[in-house]
Amino acid sequence: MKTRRTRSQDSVLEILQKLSRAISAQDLYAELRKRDVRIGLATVYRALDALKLEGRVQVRTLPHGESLYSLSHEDRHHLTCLRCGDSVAIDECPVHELETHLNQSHQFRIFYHTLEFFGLCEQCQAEEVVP
Amino acid sequence: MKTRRTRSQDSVLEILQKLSRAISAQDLYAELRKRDVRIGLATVYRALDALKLEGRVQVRTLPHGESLYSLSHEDRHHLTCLRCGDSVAIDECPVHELETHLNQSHQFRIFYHTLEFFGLCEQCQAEEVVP
DNA sequence: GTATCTGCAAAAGATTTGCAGCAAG
DNA sequence: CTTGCTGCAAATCTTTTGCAGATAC
Repeated sequence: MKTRRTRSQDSVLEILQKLSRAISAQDLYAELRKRDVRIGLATVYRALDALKLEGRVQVRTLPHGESLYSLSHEDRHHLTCLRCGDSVAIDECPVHELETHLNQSHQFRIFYHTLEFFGLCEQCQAEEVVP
Repeated sequence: MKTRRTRSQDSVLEILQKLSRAISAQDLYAELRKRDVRIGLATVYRALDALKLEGRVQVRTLPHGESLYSLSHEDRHHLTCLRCGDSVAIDECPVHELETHLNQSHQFRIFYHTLEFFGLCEQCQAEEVVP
């Protein structure tokens, strides 16, 4: 099964470029419909899968089971509170050197990585003591 | 709502300690039933949630939507192929220093982090050229 | 023409929730 | 007692699949 460049993939890419942030498949679907693109939800998933395999789109799956899609290297890393779910983006990333190393030592072609921190935010730490 | 130390949490912890690897909630449930522990799947999820909030258990969610649970700091990082799903564990981790730094700069109490790499394994790179 | 893509509806799977009964403090 | 835990079944939500028709090459 060869994979074709399709109109739906282009639509999906266009939205991701315009938004320039991570978004769920469902929201992406809503966004497309809002702009009068006639497309099915299943097709959004299929387009995202294809783009993922090409390394053009990256995915981060939340503990809740929902996945967020974004252009490769456009998503940031996060610090997420396990209690309230609040999430803060992080700028630092000490991983690139390791990524290069792994590319060679494992014969893998790495497209991207995810790095997420989990714990309790300041407020939830306080609530834990006096519930 | 105060949280109580429960028998089900103990059962869950015991299995995690015995197995000493990441496991899904469903498999954990099966494992418990196999050992004649009378417990419901929902209770397994509730126990895991509670332990997660205490920082004793960590979670890594797969792209597929399933979550794997393990004792904190017992899970490793991985290199996962986007095509075939094969996964290789990684030993290196350049993140601890950053974690300490974030603990201070963000007033977060960090329990653990996840770091996952995605791309194509050697075999799938080959198949991509000659499908 | 033939292989691939699409939309829709149905199916699958993981996790969560409602609720009545049980158990701990 | 009163509050929190448990099991079961039902509900929820995201993602996947089946299929007939449309489309690209």
